[in-house]
Amino acid sequence: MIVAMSRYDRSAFPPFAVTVDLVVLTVREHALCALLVRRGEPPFQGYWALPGGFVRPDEGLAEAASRELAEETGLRAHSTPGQGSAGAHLEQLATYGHPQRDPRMRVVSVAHLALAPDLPTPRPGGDARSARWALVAELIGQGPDAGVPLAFDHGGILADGVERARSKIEYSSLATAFCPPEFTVGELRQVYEAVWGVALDPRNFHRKVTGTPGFLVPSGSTTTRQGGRPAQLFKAGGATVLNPPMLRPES
Amino acid sequence: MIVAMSRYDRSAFPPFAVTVDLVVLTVREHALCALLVRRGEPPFQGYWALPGGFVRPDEGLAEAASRELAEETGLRAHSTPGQGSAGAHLEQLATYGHPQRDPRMRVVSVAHLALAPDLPTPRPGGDARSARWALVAELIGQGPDAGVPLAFDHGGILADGVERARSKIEYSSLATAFCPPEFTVGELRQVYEAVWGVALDPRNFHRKVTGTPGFLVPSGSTTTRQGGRPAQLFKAGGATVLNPPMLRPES
DNA sequence: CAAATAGTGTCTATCAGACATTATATC
DNA sequence: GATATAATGTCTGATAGACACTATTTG
Repeated sequence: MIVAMSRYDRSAFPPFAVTVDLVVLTVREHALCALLVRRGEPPFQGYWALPGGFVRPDEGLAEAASRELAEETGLRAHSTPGQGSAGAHLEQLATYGHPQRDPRMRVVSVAHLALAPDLPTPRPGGDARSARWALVAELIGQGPDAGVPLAFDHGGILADGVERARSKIEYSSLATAFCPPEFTVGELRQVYEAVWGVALDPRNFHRKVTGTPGFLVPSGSTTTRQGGRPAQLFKAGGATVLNPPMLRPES
Repeated sequence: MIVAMSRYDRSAFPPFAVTVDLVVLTVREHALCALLVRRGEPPFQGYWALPGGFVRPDEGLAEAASRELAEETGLRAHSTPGQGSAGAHLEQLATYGHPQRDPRMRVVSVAHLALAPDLPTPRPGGDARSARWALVAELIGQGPDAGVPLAFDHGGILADGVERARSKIEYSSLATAFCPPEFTVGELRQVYEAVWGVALDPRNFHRKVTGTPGFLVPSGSTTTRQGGRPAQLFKAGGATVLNPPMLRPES
């Protein structure tokens, strides 16, 4: 307990390093993708890893995550789903602190989940390291080729982040965080289909999503960028929790 | 990023202290209660606080939380809802790391949520400090008397834990963690009513809860400890997610 | 024209909520 | 008997899912 601090010499504690790691998800070409960076140094040299870094002495956890996200992607983070023009949703995911998760020292990592619209270019960060969008389906043990494992415990962190995203778009309007500021119902449906990995009935989806109060707000204009009949454009409404929720099939 | 470590001298980082804090909830006399301990030293001397303590150099986060829970309550923790005879459900809640949340030094606290059945005695832990079960309704800003604020940022942590519990019993079988190993449908209903702070229809609740597959398993015996007609006793079933979920009224 | 997507309508099985009724204990 | 709680049944409105149909674009 904290009150027992006097029993310990403060400096007797070996220092814990505290980092933030980011699970950055986006939807590219009908598939859920995660941002990975390649490690240039040991340990796990040459492995792909989640972007992340140390928390600085004077910054909070969300602040550190937001800074890392901007360094890696150029995105500005916001915690409310809505019309950030080039913004991404950012929320804390979970904290990982197994004593041996980093062979160098005791590192406690506060993982965060970021949801972003498709980015024009997966530009590498300030460093000259390489970065890429990886297919989530190939990283999680879904496909036949489970792919190369990630560095540290990042594979498990990624899995937790994907599961969080999959469940949270059910009962919140978070799926709009994957969309550009204005989007069609069809584009929003493709987000759900990519994240859940299922096919949804376009007609029932349209009825459901336009009937949920506060989810979508018509922008007034239309587009034919998907082909076919012109589709109405929407912006994210103010609602954060969906009532009734979107239901994942066969759950 | 972690790969940038070589840019920093490891010892140049001021040490982060890492603690676990516990939101321990139970239902006593039809009311949701939280375990609090009184601080005997500055800062916040005399304030009530959440139980917690430092993470030791060789233990993981869940391990530290489990150890603290045992020290404070004597309960053994398990992460799966079910028939632990004197066990409590324990899960990670969130991590709090505002730079000034502890005036002494930089402390990052990994908060955990514990759900326990009503304990025979709210015995103080190994220390001689005083501990008590406090009414959640008086701690959260629900009643007219919002009560004395808690130490540090523990008021916010408690609120987050309560909200997690309230939402999680909707779609999981976690409410059984508040019950003894064998319980009646009426006792389980009182758990929902206490956590949500609403009245539920006993007949619809009975139909709903007994119709959800895997939620409850009849133990074969009955009891009259609630008075009236003998009630069937149940144990928690193997299901962890409820389908369909229990719905909180007017949500 | 065909083909694609957008949007609306209809039908049905299921379910949540309201509420009546019967069963079995204690006082 | 009165009263409490347990357990089952009935009715109704809402809705998820299946699927027919129309609308409007491009090729």
